[in-house]
Amino acid sequence: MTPESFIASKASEALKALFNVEADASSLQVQVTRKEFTGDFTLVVFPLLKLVRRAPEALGTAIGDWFLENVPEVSAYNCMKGFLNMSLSPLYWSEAFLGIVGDADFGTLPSSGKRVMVEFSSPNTNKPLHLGHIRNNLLGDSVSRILKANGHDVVKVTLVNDRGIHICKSMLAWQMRGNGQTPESSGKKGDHLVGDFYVEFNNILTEQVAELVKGGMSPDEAAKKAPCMEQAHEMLRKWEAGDPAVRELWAKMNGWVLEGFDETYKALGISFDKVDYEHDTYLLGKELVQRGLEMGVFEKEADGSVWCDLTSDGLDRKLVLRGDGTSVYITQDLGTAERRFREYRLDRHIYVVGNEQDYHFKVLKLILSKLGFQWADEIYHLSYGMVELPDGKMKSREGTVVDADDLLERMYLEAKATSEESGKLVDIDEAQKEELHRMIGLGALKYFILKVDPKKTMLFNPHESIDFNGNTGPFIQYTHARIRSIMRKAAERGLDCDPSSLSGELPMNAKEQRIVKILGQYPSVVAQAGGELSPSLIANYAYDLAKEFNQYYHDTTVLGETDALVRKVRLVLVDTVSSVLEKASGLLGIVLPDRM
RNA sequence: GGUUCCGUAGCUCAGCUGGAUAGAGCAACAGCCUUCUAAGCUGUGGGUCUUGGGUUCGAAUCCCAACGGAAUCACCA
Repeated sequence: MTPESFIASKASEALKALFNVEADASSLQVQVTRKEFTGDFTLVVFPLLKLVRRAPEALGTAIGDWFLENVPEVSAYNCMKGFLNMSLSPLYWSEAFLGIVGDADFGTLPSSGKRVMVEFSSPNTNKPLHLGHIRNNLLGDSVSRILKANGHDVVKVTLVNDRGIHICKSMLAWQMRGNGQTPESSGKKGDHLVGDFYVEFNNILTEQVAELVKGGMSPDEAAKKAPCMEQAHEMLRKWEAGDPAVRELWAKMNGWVLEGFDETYKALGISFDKVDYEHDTYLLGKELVQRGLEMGVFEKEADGSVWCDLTSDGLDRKLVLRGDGTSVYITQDLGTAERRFREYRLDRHIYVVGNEQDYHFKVLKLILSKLGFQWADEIYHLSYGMVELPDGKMKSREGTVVDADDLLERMYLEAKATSEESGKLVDIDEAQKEELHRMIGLGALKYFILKVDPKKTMLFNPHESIDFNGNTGPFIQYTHARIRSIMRKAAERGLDCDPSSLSGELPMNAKEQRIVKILGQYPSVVAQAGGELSPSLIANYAYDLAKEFNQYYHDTTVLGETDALVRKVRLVLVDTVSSVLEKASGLLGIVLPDRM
């Protein structure tokens, strides 16, 4: 039970005893007392004035007196205006602290028995990953970790978009101008090599269009009639027909890209439990279209195309099958969702996809529920905002993208420079240093992305965003490294920091109680983050805790403290802070080094 | 035009189901390393929470409208 709900339930008892008024504990407002007032938790008495006709101050005082008499955990109170600030006793904080220390699973909920699938990343195999994908990957990964901490059985899945006209474009350009280049021969990472030919295709297209326009054709028509466009469509038809030569080229180039992606995923510290490929799933959903027609949910036009009329729900008419019988994007999404819910017996399915697809997912859910699937309501689109650059949106065709691999490398180099400047870490070898610098660079990037509310558009300034001071991942990593350093020294000196012998009221000052209070909030932060699917709550919590610790650390002696019990309590507290920092950072996928 | 989302310090962002004098970081300025890591700590300056109404004891938060920005409304994925 949180202290807030404890006080609320006691306050409910107080109202009953004092005024014979029934007030449900959950309806009472208890909050953490603001820093500038004395007290730990505050009962807001304004809402009670309707139930008990008294002046706010008088009512607060009456309740406060009742607490002093009947609730031993409350040691003092003061009432300002309509705010009843209560201080909890040292014994209460001691017990709360030992409860946290003794709980190895602190902040992890027991199994819910629910299975949740999280789909994220879902890249196209025609170009390398960029900053937008990074936000997607980090969100999906972190949300999966948070759901796991909330006791759910989580299945991380990605759907690789490995077929379609965009894939054919890079294949065609490679055939035309590739001269047989491979990742090995060119020294390029596979995804970058293929991405270069995707860009090259657009160059070819631009040239051919210019040629046609010169010949008197309108630009719009030229864009459609350009030979390379027709060749690309021809290639797609051959692919669908299973043409061996096209399939072979496709398999080869996709292999290059996927190898490149694996490297990037590894560098990001991200993995999947299951990988779906679009070439396996793109035909799914056609049976559902048939079923929908029989149910009268869909209607067939004269040309054979099939539509779902959503106008009565305030949306448009939506195509679900083309006139030639081939499927569109939503067709396979319908089929994939149906298959996943059936095969995995999912309780919930979360799609981490950018907000440009809000409409698509609204339609998807609506059609599924029209098809009679109960679970349609359990589909949740975790919609996140775009990442913008100072000069506007990222556009892959114009080359104004922040490449994921480049960015990771820059973060690493920056961390290395900062680290070397600080002049610490002279005693460890180069390989360990490199690992550490990657850890810090990655921590900075992950924190920077995840601290922002997912639904908001965020701005990334390549020159200013790489920061290791202040509200950043490295600040949290640094705080942890400091604590590990203290604990190492304590061990060297043979100081006692075994919590198991502690009990009863411990010597803790106000700042230490404050830290315990913050530690105690961790489980509810995890629960809330799980409910809202928002890693930013965790990130900001971890920062607050680290900040609080640094302030405490600044004017407190731990190792040099002469009173053995006080020193031991401090050591245990400090150690506990680092373990909660580790848990919280773990939910963000941020690794905390022992030294830096 | 319809729908959805966003608008908080010069900049990047917090601000939980309405609560006390709206918070951090960056940037600027002034201090603090012989003692457990200065990637830190302390202090100063910086705000009509886009605007206007409404709801009530009380609004950055909820409702309506306006303005500004973004996304989307494809036989693309």
